[in-house]
Amino acid sequence: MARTQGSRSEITGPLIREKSRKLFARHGYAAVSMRQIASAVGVQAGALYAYTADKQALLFQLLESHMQTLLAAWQDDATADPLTRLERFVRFHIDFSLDHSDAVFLSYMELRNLTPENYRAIAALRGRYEALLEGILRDGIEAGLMRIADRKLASMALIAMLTGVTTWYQEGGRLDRRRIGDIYWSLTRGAVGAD
Amino acid sequence: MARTQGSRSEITGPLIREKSRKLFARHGYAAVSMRQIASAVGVQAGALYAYTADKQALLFQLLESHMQTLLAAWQDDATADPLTRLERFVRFHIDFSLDHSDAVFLSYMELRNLTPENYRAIAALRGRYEALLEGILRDGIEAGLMRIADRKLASMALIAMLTGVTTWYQEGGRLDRRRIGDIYWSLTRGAVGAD
DNA sequence: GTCTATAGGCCGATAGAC
DNA sequence: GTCTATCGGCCTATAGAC
Repeated sequence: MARTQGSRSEITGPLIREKSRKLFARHGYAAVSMRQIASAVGVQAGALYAYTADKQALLFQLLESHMQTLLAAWQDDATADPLTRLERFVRFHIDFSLDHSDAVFLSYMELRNLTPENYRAIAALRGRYEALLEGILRDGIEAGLMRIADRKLASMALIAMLTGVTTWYQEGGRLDRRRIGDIYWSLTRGAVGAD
Repeated sequence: MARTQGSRSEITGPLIREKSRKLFARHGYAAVSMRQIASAVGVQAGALYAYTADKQALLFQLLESHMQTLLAAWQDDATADPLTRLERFVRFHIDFSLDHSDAVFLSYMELRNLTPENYRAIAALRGRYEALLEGILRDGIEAGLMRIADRKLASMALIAMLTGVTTWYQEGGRLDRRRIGDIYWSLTRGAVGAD
């Protein structure tokens, strides 16, 4: 990966994020050295510090941009039928999680390696996402379409269930994504008492 | 924690496991040094190697004994009503996960730091546990008490949902364990189509 | 923006004394 | 079983040249 000296910030910046995301997800934040990241990018370790203050800032940037991307990607239609909105959320969450499985894994697993203020920032973004699902459940209950004992707990439980798909899904496995979405939607519909 | 020289294998062994479990869960396997573990135990780093071949063996021992404890703790009654068995499983899994949250977190997060053969051993134990739930679902379906599109997927989805309780539960929080069990059982009963 | 070189420090694991 | 001391190595981050 070694290459000649030169300036290519428009390439190196995204590449640092891509390679560190993959390496952190595979081996863990603490286990990956700046030298390994630099090697994967094709620069020397010192060059990384032109893009990031330190290793911690690199991790935070990965998690923060992941959560922002997630929040931006979800487009709800609050005027639609709550069950239709919930089904869309289920399929969206599964697809997004599988499309960004490294970042999803990081966002769950490396929270403890964030400084306290960085942790609070990510937790707040996560709370916003959970609140989006909770809003759908609230509307569904009010419309008499769902029966749920505790909205907040149900939101977290459903998100944990849906995100879990990343732990076993394999491209080209027994089930394709459409079928997986069908099955999880069936489980979700039952869980919220919509049958 | 420093103490005088002496032989106390019956104390040091369990203490090493207890302290390393806690440190690994809090900071991650790779981030914790043998010196830190030794310091928490109250010995010098070299002394640890009288109990474990290396750091990897220590991690494996923690995960393996956790899975064995889990499998030994679950007592099913295959002659009972499948819905009763499922409810017992839900409450058991939540309680066990909360009682062993450090080990649960480790078992999910440090799998990638196991050598390939150690990984296979843990994955096999995990598969045995999932199969126990799958058996309950199978019996429930055959008895016409449950409606599930895919037993294997439903087992993994339910376990992910239930284990998720460890990410937000706080002792003395809004809900006590009994109430949490009620809510998750309600979600589970709906998810398996038992309403 | 990237390089080389390096500072200052911690790492896992082992040897040998007690 | 535990200690002290240490080997050889890798770590993050910075300095200064180009």
